[in-house]
Amino acid sequence: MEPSQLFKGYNFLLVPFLRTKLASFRHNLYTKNGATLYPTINQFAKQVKKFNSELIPDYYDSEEALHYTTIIVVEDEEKLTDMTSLSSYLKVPKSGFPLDEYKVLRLAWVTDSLEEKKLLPYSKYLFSFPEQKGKVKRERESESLSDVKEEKEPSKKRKRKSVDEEHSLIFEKLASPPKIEDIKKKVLADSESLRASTPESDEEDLKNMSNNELIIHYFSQMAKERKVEGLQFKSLSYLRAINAIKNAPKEIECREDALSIPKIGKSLADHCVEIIETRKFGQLKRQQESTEAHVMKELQKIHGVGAVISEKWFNHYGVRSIPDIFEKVPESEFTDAIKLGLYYYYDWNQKIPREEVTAHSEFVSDVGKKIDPKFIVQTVGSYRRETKTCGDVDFFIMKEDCNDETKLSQFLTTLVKELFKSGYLKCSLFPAHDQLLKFLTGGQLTDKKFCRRVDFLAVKWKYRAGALIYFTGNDILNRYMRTLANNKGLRLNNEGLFKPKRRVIDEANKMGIRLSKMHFKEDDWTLVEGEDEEKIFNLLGLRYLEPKDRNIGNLSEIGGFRL
DNA sequence: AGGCCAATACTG
DNA sequence: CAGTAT
DNA sequence: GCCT
Repeated sequence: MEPSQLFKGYNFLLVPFLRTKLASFRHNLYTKNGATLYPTINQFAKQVKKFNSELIPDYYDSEEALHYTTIIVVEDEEKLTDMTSLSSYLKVPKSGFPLDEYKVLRLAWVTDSLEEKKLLPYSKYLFSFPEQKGKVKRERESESLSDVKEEKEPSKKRKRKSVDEEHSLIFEKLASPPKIEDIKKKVLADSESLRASTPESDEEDLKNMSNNELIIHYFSQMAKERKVEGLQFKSLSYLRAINAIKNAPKEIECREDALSIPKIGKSLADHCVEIIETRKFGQLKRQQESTEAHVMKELQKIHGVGAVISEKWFNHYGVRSIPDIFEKVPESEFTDAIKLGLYYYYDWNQKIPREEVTAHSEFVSDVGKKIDPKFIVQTVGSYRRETKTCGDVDFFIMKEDCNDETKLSQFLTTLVKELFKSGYLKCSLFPAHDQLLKFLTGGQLTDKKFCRRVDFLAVKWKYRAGALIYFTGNDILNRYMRTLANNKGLRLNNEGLFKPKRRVIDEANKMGIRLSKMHFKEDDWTLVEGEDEEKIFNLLGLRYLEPKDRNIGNLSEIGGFRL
């Protein structure tokens, strides 16, 4: 195995420190992968004192770093019966040593990590002393040296949860949703105010609209209706028609005019005629007035509830309002995300004033600076597009020249932890993982009324532009740019712009399929550009768009380019 | 008949 | 895998 | 719902 430096910066306290041939072989392997081994506390402490700075990654304060990267590895589990035996193997000095502040892991953590070529979460490998009372006997109790190699139950189910216990405690708290009773109470209290502030359109100036304007007006509403129904491609057709009408040379006066416009077929042409002649759109009105559409729209405002679930709740359980949910839908239908979506139903459906997002940014980036000023915390999303209000707050985390996922993830982990401790973070929409690069949460400033949706994303330096484009949006621009890339035989994703390698082109040809249909495998594609937004735009044949110019409503607003 | 305004992550 | 999210 |  080549030295991966997987354990760089890690200190292993080995108990007992075996000196068999096999053990020496393993020790050698660990060292080659960057770990530093210690048989006793004495040597460890001495070394720590001497090389303090080197042992500590720069993104942690010293104590934390030590606790995170120093682990006690149990080499022979049968020799360890209790804390006393552990201390004696490590020759804990009379002055004492806070052994319990370090994780005690089974040897399997090291071997599994090596095998998977990544640092696995500690949680699955925590060693516990055999309970004298035989009370909490864990299934994988006495695992001795001979069998560390085979069976990998944890590696199958691995990938969960994070690192050190304090963190997992925090994350556990963050991730556990409120109790149904509390959700219900808050929703019922909030539902009044939300209903009160439901704005509706002013039907009066419809008369002053030209034919085309009126058609666009109705079609865009219809697009929304179809989308709520889960008919995303019908919805798409309306949007495309709108785009085509905007580019049409003249007013639509009759059916033929309409049919002459691309993207308008028989059905939409009929709608046009109706709208021109009656100034109304019956199908839209019926749709909008149906309770089903109304209820489905309300339900889909719950984070975690989309077209399918809302339809089920409406038809199968007969839900007709938000409070209805608690009466009719069995609790088993609520995922943790939905519970949070319900709890924060009111909060999360409020627009966030730009000034408040600024305040969030300052708060979070201050906390980040205290952890390590070299990390950049940038606010992206609609805020970067300079919109007056935002739906959520998106934070981007990176560090100059840093492409090390572990470092990024450790920074993000610390950041999240601090933000939680400060009371800012209220919840998370999924549990934290070992490599925490993305985190979706709710955050609230102490002087503000609402909890907001807050997202964190840590990105490698070399992919920052690709990621930045993606998370700056808007979504329409993203999809447009990706289509553009596909049409050029390229591929745009959240890392950057890629071109296919020779053999992928050949393979696609052989199979007679389009390149864009080829499954994306890192090895098959070469990164063309991931660091410079402008270059990505230009490579796609677009002029660079300032973030504020990326609030496009449809494709026609991108100057001078058409598919 | 089947793609289209994408590509990818996470839950259950 | 389907559903929802980004 | 349009287009190929």
